Amino acid sequence: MSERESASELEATELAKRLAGSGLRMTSQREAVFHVLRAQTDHPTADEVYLRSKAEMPEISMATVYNTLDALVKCGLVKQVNVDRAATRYCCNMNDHCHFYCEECGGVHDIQMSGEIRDFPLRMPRDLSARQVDVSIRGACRDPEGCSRRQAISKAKG
Amino acid sequence: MSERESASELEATELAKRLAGSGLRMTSQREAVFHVLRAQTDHPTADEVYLRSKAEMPEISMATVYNTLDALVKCGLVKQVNVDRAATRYCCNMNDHCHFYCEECGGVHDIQMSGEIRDFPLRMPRDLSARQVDVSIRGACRDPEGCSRRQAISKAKG
DNA sequence: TATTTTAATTAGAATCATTCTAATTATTGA
DNA sequence: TCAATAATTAGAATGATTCTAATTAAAATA
Repeated sequence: MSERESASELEATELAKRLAGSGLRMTSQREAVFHVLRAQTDHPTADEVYLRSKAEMPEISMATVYNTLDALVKCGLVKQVNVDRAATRYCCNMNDHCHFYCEECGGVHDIQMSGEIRDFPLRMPRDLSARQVDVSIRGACRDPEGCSRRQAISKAKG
Repeated sequence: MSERESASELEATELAKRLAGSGLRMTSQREAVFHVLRAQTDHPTADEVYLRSKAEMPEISMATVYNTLDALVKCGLVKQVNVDRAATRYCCNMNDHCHFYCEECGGVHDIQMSGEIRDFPLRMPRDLSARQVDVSIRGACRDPEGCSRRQAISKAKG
């Protein structure tokens, strides 16, 4: 083994540390799910995460995917992205950013903010205290037909 | 009948106009649902709207409540508010505002903005065009126990 | 190391919000 | 009034998520 850790070793070490910080254990299932989320930044649904994780680990169950996603959210490695009435999506970009939902192609994309969301002038009543502010944008690609971001809407289940 | 219309007559007239504008008909069910939404600004779920509408109109069905809520959204009289994984909530305050979700009491409250949301500095890619920007805030009441905004979480179905 | 405790995983059932379906009723327009 | 269209209804179907009970794995302790 070389002196330097590989990217996935770093990833696993970081994951184990974060899980421990929330009193949670490191497991191979959690590593697989986290790896799936890091591999593609397309904000997959729980079901998509399940299908992709099965490729790495065929015995993994849907219940474990949900448990793991909750665990990752709990220890601050993943954010939930809620779009309308559709299935919750998951994002592992923890930088300050917001989400764009394309009503034509169904994709969810990260949008950078050039200011701090905290600076937006809100009239907060004194008896409420904010923990988190989310900005979500809905719209469309300029060329929905030829959209490179288009999501495969229907996927065969395995 | 007096020369001036009552508040509910105005409401019904306005509703009929808006529905017509989207090619939809005015019906007594739609009036009842709209009235329910106007009566309390607590962002009820579809199920809560159903229960309250039944008080005015016992034969109304859940399917009609959903259809009507969709119709009201379509003609711009009502907004959907999505909070986490929970049931969609409905809001008939169409002024520019955002939503505060209290993680302790479960309530959703309107927050005024003192600036235009459009002015928030976002780095929008050229191939995406925004139709709507939503800001949602999560947090807690300063006094969750004695919170006057607390939602009745569990309600008996009738 | 063996034992005990605790946490995580699993398959599948259950739940809940929402949508769909097919039959019926109401409304509009000719 | 009649035909065409839209809305309503009850209930079934769907889809995402959560729960349950049994099993397995990991950590803590003896």
